[in-house]
Amino acid sequence: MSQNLETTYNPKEIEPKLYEKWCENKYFHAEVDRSRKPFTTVMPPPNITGKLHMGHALDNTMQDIIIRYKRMQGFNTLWVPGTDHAAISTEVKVTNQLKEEGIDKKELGREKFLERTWQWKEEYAGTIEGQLKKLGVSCDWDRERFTMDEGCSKAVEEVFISLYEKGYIYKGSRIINWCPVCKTALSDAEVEHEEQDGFFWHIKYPIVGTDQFLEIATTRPETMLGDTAIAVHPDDERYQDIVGKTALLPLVNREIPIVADYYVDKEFGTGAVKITPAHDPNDFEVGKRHDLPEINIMNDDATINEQGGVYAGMERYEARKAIVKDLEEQGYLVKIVPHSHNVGTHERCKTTVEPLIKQQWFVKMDELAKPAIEAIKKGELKFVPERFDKVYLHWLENIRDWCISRQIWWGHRIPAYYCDECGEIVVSRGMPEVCPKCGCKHFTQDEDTLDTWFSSALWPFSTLGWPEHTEELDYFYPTDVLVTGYDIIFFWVVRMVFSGYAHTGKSPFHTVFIHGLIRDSKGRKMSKSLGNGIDPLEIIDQYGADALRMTVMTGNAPGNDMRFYNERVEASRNFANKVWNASRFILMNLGDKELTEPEDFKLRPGDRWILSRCNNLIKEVTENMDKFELGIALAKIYDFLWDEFCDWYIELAKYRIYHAGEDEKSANDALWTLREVLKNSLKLLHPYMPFVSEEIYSKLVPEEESLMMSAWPVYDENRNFPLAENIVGHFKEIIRGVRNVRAEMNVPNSRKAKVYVVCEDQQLCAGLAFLNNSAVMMAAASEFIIQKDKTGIAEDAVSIVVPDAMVYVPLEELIDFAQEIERLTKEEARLTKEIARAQGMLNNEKFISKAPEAKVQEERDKLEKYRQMKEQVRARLENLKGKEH
RNA sequence: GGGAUCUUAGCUCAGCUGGGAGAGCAUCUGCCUUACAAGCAGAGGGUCAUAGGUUCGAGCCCUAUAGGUCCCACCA
Repeated sequence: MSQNLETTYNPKEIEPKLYEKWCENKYFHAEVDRSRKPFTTVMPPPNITGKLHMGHALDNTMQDIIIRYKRMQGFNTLWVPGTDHAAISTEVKVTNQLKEEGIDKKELGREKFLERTWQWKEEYAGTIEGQLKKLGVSCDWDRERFTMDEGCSKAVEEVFISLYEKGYIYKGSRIINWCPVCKTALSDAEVEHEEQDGFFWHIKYPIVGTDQFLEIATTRPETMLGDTAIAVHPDDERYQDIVGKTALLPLVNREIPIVADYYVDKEFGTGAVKITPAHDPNDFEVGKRHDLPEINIMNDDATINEQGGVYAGMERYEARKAIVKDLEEQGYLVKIVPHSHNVGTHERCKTTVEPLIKQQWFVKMDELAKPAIEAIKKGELKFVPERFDKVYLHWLENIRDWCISRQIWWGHRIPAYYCDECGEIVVSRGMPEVCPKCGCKHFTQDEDTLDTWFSSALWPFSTLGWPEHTEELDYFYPTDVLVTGYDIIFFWVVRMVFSGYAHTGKSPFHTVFIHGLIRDSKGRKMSKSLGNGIDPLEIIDQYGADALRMTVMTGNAPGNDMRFYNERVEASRNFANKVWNASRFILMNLGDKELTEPEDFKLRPGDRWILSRCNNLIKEVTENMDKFELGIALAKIYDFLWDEFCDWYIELAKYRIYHAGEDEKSANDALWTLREVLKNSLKLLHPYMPFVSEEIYSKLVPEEESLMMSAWPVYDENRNFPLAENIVGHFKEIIRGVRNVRAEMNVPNSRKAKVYVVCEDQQLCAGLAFLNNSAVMMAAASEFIIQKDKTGIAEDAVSIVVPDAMVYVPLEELIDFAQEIERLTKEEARLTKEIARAQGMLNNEKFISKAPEAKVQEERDKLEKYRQMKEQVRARLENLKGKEH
């Protein structure tokens, strides 16, 4: 069977088969089990608006790595998957789809529209699930949820009612962000500010009762139709005498007061500001302070309404042009100055947001935010990396009330009902029976739906059954880690935390593991409009899921963005193939052999060395993973498998395997060690590359059910072999030295040469002797001879200096003395430098007295080593120089 | 305006609590050595942005400067 493995790893055949097996065996499924410790995470639910992108691949790979790691450590792991209804985004998509079919949303009606959107949801949730499965994620599909399913909707209703009853939800008429395209209110978080080039229009307003004018500057002249005052700074000397007077609003001919307010900046513009309370958040505040009327001049689609007189019906920018033109014609326009300023846009559709006064529902935030702020300070919640604490805190400390009502259909309908008779608001579970105020029995439900983040805020507990007191909630909640991108800390993380405290009394998780964005090869954000997005499925199709997973985890520090390009995926794919082939070698040689476990002290230094290295790797990787240093852990696994295991240990083991006839026991020990180390390496690799590791493991350890359900390896004191590490360390130096000179001298591999190692250290000699036969193969030698002195070594042999030994390679032809002297002279110079460095440190009294003793000793040892090496080089040089002619 | 972050090899990036600069890709030289050419063996390549400071010792800590990126913010 093992002989049948392909020479190149073929993920396409293997991945789907394995995923199916995992699912069939319910490995991903978690049940409440009080005898085990739970480890829980909830998946940030992808929006049902479309397919998954690279960001999802990263996000879910990270979660899967953590979950698989914890599962192998014996935790009862639950990873809850699901999707988000993505209210506005989805509504826009479906609306557009309908439009293409020539259907108008309004004509279709609410009910039919929702039907259609549910169809959309079914389709896309299925697509997303399929994509996640291809990635290999080990989430519990039996517990898959949707933010608008029955349970989540129940949670939303409960939360709304509960917050309303406690006075944290209120309905009020306030200035809000309005998207004229989506025709809905937005929260502050949904508004993106972008710098735009615009103009400052300087306009003069006549002061009533004088022949003077007051000059103001505005970036939005069209809003003057709604001006109800002009404000100046109370201490501004220029305007002292006109405060209290009125100005005549040009074009409109409305008399408006001139008020004094500290909001105005004397230094900016003309120091006089037109006040439009209905269309600017600051002006709104000024208006409240001075009891100014609020004149709304716009319709929901940002056209001018009947308040705008002759401009009524015009679109806002059209009206701006017309107004500027009229102002100019009538002599009110003073000048136009280019000016760049920040404009709020709707993050979903990029439309410029219009501040409008509307009746909306709000969540009162100040009280709710407090425990979420405390959470960080008390250590109940931490961010990885820590720097995101600040981002989180800053937002919460400056939080404003959250506008939660949306004028769209797709979403959770607000459970507020209005009495048809008296208009009384009743918030209740389902339609109320009788109006508490007038006794009337007819009600109409609020037309609005809730912000999509209102339901996602409850995700960690609504998915576990809240508000019911389920076993799951009791056992799995609070969850442990939340993995997400820094771009949704405000939208989501903040709201989950305060919701967790408000409704369950606890933080919904103790750790938030933040990652960055995946950018294209040029560092640009992947986006639809740029068309630079890379489809994770195409990458999986081409290179395999393991390669994709490894790519997004390699060389990436937590919270940092990364660039994605195919060369990186190729490197990952190559690694999978490397592991595959190393395993193939081992499996081929294992055949059907029955191996016996060697007693450790009988293992050769090579075996003990790799076991020791692997043992150390287990320790380090485990520590790194516990600290969420996933990229570092992966790099260590990669280096170990490729550089130490494949390039050195397998090569070391070959002789003993190929010559099993000479020493059966040695071959057994080598094979056993190969199998043992590979086994543990596969375990460490599994969270990152679940498919290739599982596939190999199933062949390597067929008696076990599955790698993913096997136990994570544990560091073992008894597998620490410093002496073996020391011996193999020397061995590597020797082999590298020989290869190096051979390469430099262009000696072809086919030309074998003797290698003499002259070494006085008994222990080292004895250790190296075990590696003799391997050395012959690895250094293209004809013989590998270890001896105490130079007896029998040709004078013209090439010499190589290594720590504690001298290596000689006699080549048949005469060596070029000049070249050899040059090489050794260079070596001498290098050693001289090293000695100077160590000497310098040791001559420094402060170093001796202040540096840790171990460090000082380390330098002493180095100095000794280099001195000894240099001595050998010099002796050799002397010798050569004498023979040169 | 406030804050975060980055500046390390030709490119893309690692570098954990300060103790001799790393990887992948690219380049150059040899190799079809019976696990792997998606490979093997070698080699070249860096004033760690700049200037100070702390320290026995700084890529890492502190301060300032320059440039890049991002987030937040109500200067009309």
